[in-house]
Amino acid sequence: MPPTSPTLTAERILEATEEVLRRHGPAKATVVDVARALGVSHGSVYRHFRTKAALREAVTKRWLDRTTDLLAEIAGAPGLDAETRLRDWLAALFAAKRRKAFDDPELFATYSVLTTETAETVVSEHIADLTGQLTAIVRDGVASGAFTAADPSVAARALFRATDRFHDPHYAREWEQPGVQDDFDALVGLLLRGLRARA
Amino acid sequence: MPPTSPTLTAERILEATEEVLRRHGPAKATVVDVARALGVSHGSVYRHFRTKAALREAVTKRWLDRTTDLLAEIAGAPGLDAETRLRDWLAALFAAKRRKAFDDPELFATYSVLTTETAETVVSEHIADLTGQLTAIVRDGVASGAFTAADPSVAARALFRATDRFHDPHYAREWEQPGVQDDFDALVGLLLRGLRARA
DNA sequence: CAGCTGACAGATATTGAATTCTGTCAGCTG
DNA sequence: CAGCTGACAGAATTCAATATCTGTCAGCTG
Repeated sequence: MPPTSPTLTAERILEATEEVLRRHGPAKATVVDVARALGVSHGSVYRHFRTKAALREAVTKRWLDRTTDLLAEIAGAPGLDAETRLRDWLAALFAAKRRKAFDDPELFATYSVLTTETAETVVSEHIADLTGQLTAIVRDGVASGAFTAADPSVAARALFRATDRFHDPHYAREWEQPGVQDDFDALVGLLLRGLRARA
Repeated sequence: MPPTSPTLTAERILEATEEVLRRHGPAKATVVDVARALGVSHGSVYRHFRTKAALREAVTKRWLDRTTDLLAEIAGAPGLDAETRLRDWLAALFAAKRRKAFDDPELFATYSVLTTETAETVVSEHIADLTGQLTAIVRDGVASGAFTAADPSVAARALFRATDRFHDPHYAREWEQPGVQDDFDALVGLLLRGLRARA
């Protein structure tokens, strides 16, 4: 049962934790389960993570960072005008969240729980990362004369807030309803109209 | 203890229910409590409301309608241009929710629970009412040449969605943080810019 | 006889005793 | 001696027995 043991590393613990969470769900996943999956005693897990909460936080961060990295590519895409990048970025964020929620509802529910329990540190950093990417796009747009915005970072926050419904897990159950894509397109259209510089 | 009994009416039951909910909270408020507060047997309550869920739904509707009525006055205010009414309306919605959340946190939490449990019927009607008011304002703006919008009702939905963060109870805990008013103003500014007709 | 009561069956919630889990640490092992 | 183990205390969770609540209805009352 216990798999081969090529030295116990934080990374291997995180992988095992993700697997245990997927199997048992957030309510029943225990540190002992994680240790068992790795073929070690649970004391060893505590050598790498001071508390169970810290372990869950690290796993959550990993998960959120995967989305951040994906979007960073779009934010920094070369040769595209700011408006296209902004549209693509917002669409990619929505698509990524929707895909996660649809493809593996159990795991998505698990991470929804994790993000509410770790709210303060990890999630707000994640949001800061994302609005940072948005700020870069808006700033480019202002520089190229495509957008008007007194303060790009303020505009970026406003964009992120305005689209909450399309990326906050709290609204996930609405993402499968018929008209969502139209609602999303209408909102993005309105926001871009507000951002565009006047002729 | 039992108060004077001037015939048992649905309205009196709703008042008593609200009081019981305020006292005991949503988890512990029972139909028997409501009956006791009215000095009747709980069987009598079931004469007016088929189930406990129906009673809670009716109380929730009452609560939501109070906000709807308040905003209807602004939506229909005579002699004000559409942009001012739209600004006022959105500000009034945010202010009303924030006031409720701040003045009586327990009751607000109670109704937050009620709205999630009765989600489908009552709440979606409430949202339909509100976006209906928004649609009327946008339509007026289009008619007067102040706004551009292919379909006012689509624009109204987008406006309502975009401002979710400032009226959905789910975000209530963020309404007391320092920068919220600025965030709100920035978002409304961006949305109005998007709505305004070009010169 | 319209409106109310209160006893009742089944569903739901509460309680506390027993189990399981978290986090520590003295000592084992390679 | 760095890294791991496993027994342990206190915290948290489960589970089953017990109590309370919901919804009904036959019959009482004004």
